[in-house]
Amino acid sequence: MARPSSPLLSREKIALAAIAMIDAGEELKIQPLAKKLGVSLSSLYHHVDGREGIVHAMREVLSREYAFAPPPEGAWQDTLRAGVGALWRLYADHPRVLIHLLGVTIQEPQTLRLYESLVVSLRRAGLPEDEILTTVEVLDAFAFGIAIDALSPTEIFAPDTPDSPLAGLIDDHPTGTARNERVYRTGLDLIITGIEARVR
Amino acid sequence: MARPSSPLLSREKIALAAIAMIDAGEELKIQPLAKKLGVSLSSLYHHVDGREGIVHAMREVLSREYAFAPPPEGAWQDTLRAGVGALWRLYADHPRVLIHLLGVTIQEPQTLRLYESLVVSLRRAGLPEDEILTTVEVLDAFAFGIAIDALSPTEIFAPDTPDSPLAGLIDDHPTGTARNERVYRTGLDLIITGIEARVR
DNA sequence: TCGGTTAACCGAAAACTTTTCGGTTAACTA
DNA sequence: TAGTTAACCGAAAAGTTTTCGGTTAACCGA
Repeated sequence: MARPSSPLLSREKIALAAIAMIDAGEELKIQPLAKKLGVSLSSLYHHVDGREGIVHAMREVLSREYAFAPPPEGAWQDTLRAGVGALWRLYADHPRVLIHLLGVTIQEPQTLRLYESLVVSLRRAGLPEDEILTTVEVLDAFAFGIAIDALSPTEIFAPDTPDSPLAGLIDDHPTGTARNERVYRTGLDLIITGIEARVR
Repeated sequence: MARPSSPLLSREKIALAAIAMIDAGEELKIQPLAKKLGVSLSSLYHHVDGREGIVHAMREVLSREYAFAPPPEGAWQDTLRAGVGALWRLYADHPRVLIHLLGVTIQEPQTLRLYESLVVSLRRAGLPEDEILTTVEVLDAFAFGIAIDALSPTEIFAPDTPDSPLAGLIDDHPTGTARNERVYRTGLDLIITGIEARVR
């Protein structure tokens, strides 16, 4: 095939296919990616700069997809929850992709707006100026950690003795998404309570 | 060279070299790893089962290296801090290695002991039984998230406008290890405060 | 509208990695 | 002490990514 009347590929199509591939737990490999897109593998190189370029494209797509709309005014706890929640959704929906994106400076305007809304909430809460950014990072790392936690196998703990303090607790502990959501909510509640105590 | 009088390699030597390599920010590649160990690359295959095997070896080495000695009795806050701290040290010392180890069930006895000590601390704190395991996972995800956060570039936020709420805060914010330690301590304090409020 | 340039595709070759295999010699063991 | 196993090597094989030359359609300026 020569040049088609309308392009078969685009940065975005490639990124979406790559994200789907990684979300499905597969490795990011160019050959299968091309196959899934129904093109020859060398065609990909006309749109993205190799593997590395695909990672950049994924970041672009995700930061656009998870643009944050700050909520109407309300208690600082509620706007904080909304902001952290948006972050967590992004992280939790694509934890495997996230791992490819580590160590990259945040400069997408949409994402910056999100962090700024956290700053505003914490300032309204009355947190001292020199603790605000650190607390934002706590919330970010927390959301990130919980999302990665979702990659854990169903059996996180495999106690070696039946009388382990862990053994009894595991039985009526939820698993999968339910467990993950619960850990998220519990943790966020603890942190917000901590902040409330701090500003009191 | 034929078989040497005393072996040049061992699982542990290979794992340590691999950990050093990954900690240094390089990719885990067999050829350079063999070179660093001063052997031919095919020799590695006599000790570990390929790349995958090297990952297993790294996990063995790390779980041995970070064995946890529970502290003498004290306030639950102190034993909790000790436990989470041990976890965080492991994570924070080798965040890049950790990424290779994701999604693996914890079954090393040393590591299980650590989680059990967290359970004991929280039970002593008076936390309801059905919240203990979730809270352990909150603490674990938090420590993990902060450690991964250490991989962020020095410039985490690159605000696009000078009047961004982030701009002013960034100037007197620490960077590198200092920043990471501070985020860890701040976050742990918030969570512990949250737990104290919960059990009150 | 015509001609030159660029864009999008393909197949095949090149480059790079990991893994396997056959061969050599030392250490271990019965 | 003879047979088997272990540890090494070089080279070939297998698997992936990247580049390159060729073909044709779309785009754009005169």
